[in-house]
Amino acid sequence: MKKLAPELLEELKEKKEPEKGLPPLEINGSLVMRFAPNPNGPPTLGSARGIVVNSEYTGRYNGKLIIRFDDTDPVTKRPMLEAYDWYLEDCLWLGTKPDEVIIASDRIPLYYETAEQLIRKDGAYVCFCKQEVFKALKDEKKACPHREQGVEKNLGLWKDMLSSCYKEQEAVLRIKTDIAHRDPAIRDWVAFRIIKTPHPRPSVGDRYCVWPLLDFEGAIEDHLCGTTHIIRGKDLIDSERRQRYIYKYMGWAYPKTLHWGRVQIYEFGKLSTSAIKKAIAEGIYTGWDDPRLPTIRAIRRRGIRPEALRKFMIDLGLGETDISLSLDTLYAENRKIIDPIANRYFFVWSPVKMEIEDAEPKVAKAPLHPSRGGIREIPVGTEVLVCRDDVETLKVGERLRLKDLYNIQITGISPLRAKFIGTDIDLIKKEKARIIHWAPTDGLKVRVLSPDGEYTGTGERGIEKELDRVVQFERFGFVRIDSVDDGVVAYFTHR
RNA sequence: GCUCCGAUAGUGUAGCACGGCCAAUCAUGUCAGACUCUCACUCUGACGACUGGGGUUCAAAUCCCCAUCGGAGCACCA
Repeated sequence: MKKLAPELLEELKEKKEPEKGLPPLEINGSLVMRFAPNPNGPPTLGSARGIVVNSEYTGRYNGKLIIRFDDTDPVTKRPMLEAYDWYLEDCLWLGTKPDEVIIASDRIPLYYETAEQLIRKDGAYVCFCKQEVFKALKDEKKACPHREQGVEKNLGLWKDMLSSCYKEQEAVLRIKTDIAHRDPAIRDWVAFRIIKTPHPRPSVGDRYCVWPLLDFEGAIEDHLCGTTHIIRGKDLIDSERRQRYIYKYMGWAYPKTLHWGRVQIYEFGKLSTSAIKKAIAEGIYTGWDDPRLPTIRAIRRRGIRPEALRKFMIDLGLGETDISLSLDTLYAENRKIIDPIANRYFFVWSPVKMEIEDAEPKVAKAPLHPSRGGIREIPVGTEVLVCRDDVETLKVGERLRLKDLYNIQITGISPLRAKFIGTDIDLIKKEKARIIHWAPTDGLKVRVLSPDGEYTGTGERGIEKELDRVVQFERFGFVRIDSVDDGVVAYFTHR
C-alpha cells in the first residue's frame, strides 16, 4: 500500500487523527488576527488562552498576529503602566512574538476621524440625554430629540465636545443603529464619552477628553489592522451586531468571528483583577506572581513550562460552552516534561529530630534521578530529621528504611529514637516495610511557597546549586528553586 | 422584562454543518494491580457520558419542536 498509494495512507492517518484541539479556520487569502487585552493588570491564564490560540492559528496558517492594547478607559479599567511590558514578556515566554504592537491610546485621532465621517453620513449624533432618560426612551423603542438634529448641527456639537466645552456625563456620541431593534442591546449605543481624568501613559496624559468605548475603538482598529478573524469571549457576541452598523456606513467588510465561553478555574475560583489588586495592596498576596494567583507570572515562577500551558490551552479547543476546569490536566502535561529532567532531593517539612543508636557516621549516596544517573552525597552523623507526618504514624518496634541510607527500628517516639539494624535493602523489601526520606541535621533551611500555604523545613545540601531550576522534593512534589540567598526559597509546581 | 447563546463520563474534549461504520474518541481523574530504595515516573486493568420529553426517519448524539438547566448582553467597563 505504501508503494501503490502513499497519499491514501497519508489520508488515512489524517482521518484517524482529526484536529485534536483547534478546528481548522476558513480562510480567504491571508490571515490577520489580533489579541486585544486591556493592560489594567498582568496577563492571566485567561489571557494565555488568547495568546496561545491566536498565535497557534497565525503560526499554522502563516498569518499575522497583532497585539493591541485596548486602553481607552482611564478611569474604570485604568491601565497599569507596567502591564504593557508584562504582556509582551509573557507572550515571548509562551513562545510568541507578535508581529505588531498597537496601543489604542496612541491612535485616538484616527478614531476622531472616523467619528466625523460617520456624523457626515448621518450615522452618529451627539446626545445630551441623561443616562436614565435615554434608557427609558430606548426601552420603549423611542428616539430621543437629538437623534434627528441634523448632520450640520452634529458636526458643530462634536467639535464642541472635542474642544472640551462640556463636562463629563453631559454629552456622548451615539451610533445610529435601529432604535426599534428587537434586541435592546443594539439600539443606538454610545461610541464616545467625556473623561477628564488624564490617561496614565505620560505620552498621552490629558491630551484627550473624549474617549471611545470598546465597541467603537475595536471596530475601527479591526478594520485598520486588516483583521480577518476575531476570536473573543462570547460576552462580546453582541459587539458584532453593534459594530456592523459602523461597517455598513463605512462600506467595510466585517471579519469572521469565533467565540469562546467563560472559563472558571477550579483551583482559583473567581478572582477579578481589581480584587487581586486590592488584596496585593493590603498585603494579602506578595505580588502579582504570588503562587496563589492565576497570573502567567505566577505560573511561570512556579516552574510550569510554557509548552505545557500551550498544549493545555489548545486542547481546550474553541467552544461557546462555559467551562470550569481543574489545573490537574495542566499539571499532568507539565509533569511529562519535567519528570524526566528534574533532579531529586530530600526536603523534610515540619522536621523532627531522630537519634539513631549504633549508627556509624557515613556519607549517603543517593541518585540524582531514578533513571538518569548522577549521585548526590549526603554526610550524616548519628541524628537525622524526618517529617512529622511520618512520625505521627510510627510505632515503637517498627522497622523501616531511611531512603538511600540504612534500615532502622524505632525504639521511642518522644523523644524520637531508633537504632541501626543494617544496610540490606532486601530486609525491608521482604517485610514490605516503609521507606521514608530524611535530611541531615545541618541541612539547608528551606521554605516552599505553594498555592495552599507555606511549608518550612530542612533540605539536603546541593539544592542551592539548582537555582531557577525545577527539582523534585521526594515524596513532596516538584518545586522551582526561586532563591538561595538566605536559605532556600522554592515555589511549588505540583505533585 | 427584552434579546442572544450553549448543553457528550468527576473535569476538559472528539463525533454533530453531509443521520447508519457511535452499545460513542482522547486526555485527565478515581480505584485496583505490576514495577520501583519517593505517596513521583512507567505499565496493565477497571470505572464513567449523549440533560429530559415529543416528533421526522427503515435508522438520531447527530435533523425539528417543547421543556429544564447554565451563561451572556440590554453601561458614558473592557
